[in-house]
Amino acid sequence: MLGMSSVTAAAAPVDSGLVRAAGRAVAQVDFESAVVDFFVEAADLLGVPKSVAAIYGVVFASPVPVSFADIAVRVNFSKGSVSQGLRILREMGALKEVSIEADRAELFTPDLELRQLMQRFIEQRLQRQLDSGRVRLAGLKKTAAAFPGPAQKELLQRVKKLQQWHDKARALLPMAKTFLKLSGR
Amino acid sequence: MLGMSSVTAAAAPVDSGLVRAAGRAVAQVDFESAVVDFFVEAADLLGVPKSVAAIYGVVFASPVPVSFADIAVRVNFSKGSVSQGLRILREMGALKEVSIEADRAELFTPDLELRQLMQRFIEQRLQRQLDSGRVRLAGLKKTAAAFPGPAQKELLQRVKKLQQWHDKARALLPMAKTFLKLSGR
DNA sequence: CGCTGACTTCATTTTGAATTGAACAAAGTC
DNA sequence: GACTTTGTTCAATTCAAAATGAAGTCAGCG
Repeated sequence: MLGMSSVTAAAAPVDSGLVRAAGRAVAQVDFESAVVDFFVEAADLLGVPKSVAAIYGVVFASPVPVSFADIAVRVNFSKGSVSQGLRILREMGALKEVSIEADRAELFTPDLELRQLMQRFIEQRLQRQLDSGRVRLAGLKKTAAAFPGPAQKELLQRVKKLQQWHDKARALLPMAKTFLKLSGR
Repeated sequence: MLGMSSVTAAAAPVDSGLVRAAGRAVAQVDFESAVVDFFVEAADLLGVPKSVAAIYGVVFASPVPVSFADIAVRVNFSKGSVSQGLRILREMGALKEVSIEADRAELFTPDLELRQLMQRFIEQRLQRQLDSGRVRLAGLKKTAAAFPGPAQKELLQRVKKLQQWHDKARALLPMAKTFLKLSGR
């Protein structure tokens, strides 16, 4: 329980103890661990709980579709967490469900159309934030304008600056979207 | 204590109860509240604790430099939190310290060179993340290559896709930096 | 229809990050 | 040099988000 800051220590192996081996080949477990670590590390930035990232990692790391039970065993989470995590991932469109005929259990495989995932991420997390910020900034400007005395000018100035940056960020998003679209696949 | 999700409810006033009035003009308190709310809402995305965002909000909203004590009163945090928050903000270069001669107390004012703040944000939070991810991905590829059987091909494929997106994101950062630099001020 | 297996839901618990506050500097003041 | 004022540090606490697990739902089976 060394308080390892995941940001400062660049690329130090995390091994959150998340991936349980269970009579599987070493190579497979190793690979899974590494993939899970990769996604878990990105979780915070992407705005998903680490457990969800771990589940996605397990699915992503398996060459064959995995079942609910597989996941629960491998990440060693409770059924409840797995269910919850899978719901989030389905809502994000991060998984494909593969119905194997002769079996009742649903199987999961990563949706490798990462482009959509990226797009959703941008729209949900960034666009939303910026839009809400825009409304707030408009309000801010009004409030500043109601400010008495000579300080008003300074405050309006500050708000304006904020707005300029906000606008820049907003202008950047469509560019990013376009850029990421290019040379797709 | 209505569990208001700050994400879903676009631009609903948050009023975290953070800003305490204290015989100040209504306009001033109103403005401060709005500014604090603005920064607090952005806190998560920017990767700072909300308390820190609130402190910055108070400093930003004040037309005159504010003291340590001012801040503590207005956000109603403990001295410890204010001290901690100010340290973070100083490290980020978000504040300027104004030493008023005849008084012992240090005063704070926002550093309005937001450009540097943005740049630091990009470098610290995004660049770091991406760099660490790059290292991890390289490892991943190796591990995948050690994978036995016909599944190897599929896994290498997946890792490659991941890498492509990662590279795109990395390519985007310098562009963003440049873009944000343009038409500065 | 009663059972079983495969999830889902949600009230409770856990955990880890944010926050407090009391003890500790440091820098004047008288 | 005792005292006050201003701020820092860090162990202990609080609190909200995440995780659990027991009870519930639903679909197929015999």
